[in-house]
Amino acid sequence: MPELPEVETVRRGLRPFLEGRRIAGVEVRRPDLRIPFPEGFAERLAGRTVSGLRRRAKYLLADLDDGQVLICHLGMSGRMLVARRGSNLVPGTHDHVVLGLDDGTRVVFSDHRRFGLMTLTTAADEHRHPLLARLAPDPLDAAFTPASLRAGLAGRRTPVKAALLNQAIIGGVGNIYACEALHAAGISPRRLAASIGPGRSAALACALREVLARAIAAGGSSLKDHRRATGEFGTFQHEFRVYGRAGSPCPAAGCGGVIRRIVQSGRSTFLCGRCQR
DNA sequence: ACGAGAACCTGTTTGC
DNA sequence: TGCAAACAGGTTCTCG
Repeated sequence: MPELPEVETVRRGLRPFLEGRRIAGVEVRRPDLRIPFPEGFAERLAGRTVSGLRRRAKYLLADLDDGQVLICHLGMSGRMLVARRGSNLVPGTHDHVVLGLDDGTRVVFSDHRRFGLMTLTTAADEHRHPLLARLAPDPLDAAFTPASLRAGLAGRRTPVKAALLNQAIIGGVGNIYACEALHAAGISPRRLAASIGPGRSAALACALREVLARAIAAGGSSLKDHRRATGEFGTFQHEFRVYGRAGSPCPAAGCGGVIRRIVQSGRSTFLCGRCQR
């Protein structure tokens, strides 16, 4: 499901329910997701208080009062749902982890494709954890600049679209927002990353920040699975200019081109061959 | 070392 | 209508 805006929407929705709450009980309903749950996972969470909920790229990180950090990734289809005290929750086949909080609220991690994960690290080890160590700053991070973007793309003999999906170059960008940002910046997704000069890099950095910020403001995009923690849908899918719009006229002012779908590294790319160079 | 493609898993949509 | 293939928001492993 989720790219940066959807994960940020989940974080904002979950934060009021989780922060300051003690985890009273943990139900883990299968041995693994994308990776196995760590040894003693439920026991290590039980009794801990959540002191904060952060996001790094597409990862949700819950800081616990004993210095542990709960790492969550939603994969393609992961969701976090909140069941208020007293609600009649019967976990379904795809509800893998249920966190019972001290006020009776339950937070359910549900993921039918199981590309998501939950694991634990500590605040001291977070920067060298294998899942997090090589994550680049995301476009909303102060460390992300046109120069840092250009440095990340420099020397890469791969299409810029593929480079944007590489989390070691830029954090948080996925297939939808890569397509949307490249269109907004007027850059062909097929252009080699190494050929992005200072001008295009500045336009692309700006487009990435802008499209992600607007998507967050809209509560993310709801295609199939994504919902806010409290159940509402995000609305940014109505603002896509190229994603999923093959055959439609290019929405760029005065362009007159038609949106096409191509496949790059096995994934759909949507572009206008006329205004994206 | 880097990049393309396959693999992971389930559900839904598309096409014959 | 029915079945099979294609496709889906991500990441990681293998192979060339």
